[in-house]
Amino acid sequence: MNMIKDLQLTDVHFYLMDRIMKKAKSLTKEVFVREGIEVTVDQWVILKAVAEQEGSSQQEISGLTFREPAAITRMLDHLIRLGLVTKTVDHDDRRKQLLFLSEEGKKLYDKALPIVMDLREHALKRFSDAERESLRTHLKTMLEAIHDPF
Amino acid sequence: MNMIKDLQLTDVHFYLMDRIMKKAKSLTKEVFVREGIEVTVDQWVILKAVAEQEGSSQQEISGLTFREPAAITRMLDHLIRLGLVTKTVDHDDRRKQLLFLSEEGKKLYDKALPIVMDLREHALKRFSDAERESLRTHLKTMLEAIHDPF
DNA sequence: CCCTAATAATTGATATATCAAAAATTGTTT
DNA sequence: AAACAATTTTTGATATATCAATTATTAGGG
Repeated sequence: MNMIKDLQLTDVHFYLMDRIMKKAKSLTKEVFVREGIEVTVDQWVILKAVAEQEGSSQQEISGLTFREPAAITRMLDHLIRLGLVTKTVDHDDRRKQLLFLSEEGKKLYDKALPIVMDLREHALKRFSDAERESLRTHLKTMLEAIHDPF
Repeated sequence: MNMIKDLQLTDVHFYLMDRIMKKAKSLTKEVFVREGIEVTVDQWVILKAVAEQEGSSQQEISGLTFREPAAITRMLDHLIRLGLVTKTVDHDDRRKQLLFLSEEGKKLYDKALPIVMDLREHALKRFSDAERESLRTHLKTMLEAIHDPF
């Protein structure tokens, strides 16, 4: 007999994460505007992925950021139009497009990264190192469990 | 001196939550399709909020789900077109629109709720009750911290 | 009571998400 | 090498997100 309770919304883990992610996103956006960093938070995520692995294909960026290839194509359209990223056909496999930061992109990256790190720290400021690790472990466990067959 | 490390992506709490939320959403979508539940996950969230507080205004649903009023307006357009929700002008304040589930909406709710509860359980199946509570507490702490002035 | 404030919902512009189908380029197999 | 299969990216259709501006209604102060 399977008796699972329907919790109050505010006690559902997914609901709490949803709120945390939404607030993190809006706060980041706010700080970016204040600091004159002219990309959306989503664009920042792609830019950071490209920065961490320059020369990646779009598929690799897709895997790194958990966004669909189709979404990557369109976000890159924007980033390229903004002059932050460049795209070059891979000569070893001309189906692939290799991605690099432009000089502008590097400048923006260097400016935004410390701010993003401060924001992470802000969200975790009430946690000891042990608690951070414990939370991380729990999240990883949950991530694995949710990938199991349902 | 403020020395914060730039973590590996896979160790960033936000990144883990992002993955969990994306996977939860796609799994829910998959199960909804399999079970013949013909709403998107986002529509489900709104439907559930209406179900929990029938007679709410759109603003109340907005507050409950952390979505912009503008987003609520559009999602309700869909839900009404699908015949799952009804909207009535509040006679005490004709600016307001009060929301109710239709009969169809109630049927869908009753069908989907146990599935959603099973999915929650699936994600937490490796956790003891104490661990669930600990994770919940940590998430709530993080949510409070992130709301502090930055 | 009238005029202005505030509030509730909507709409328009833009950005992002999914899925499915197409296009371009390999690779594999006979 | 030709044909078919697989891979990479793009594009189209649809759903959702934000913000700013607009509309409709109510509330408050002279």
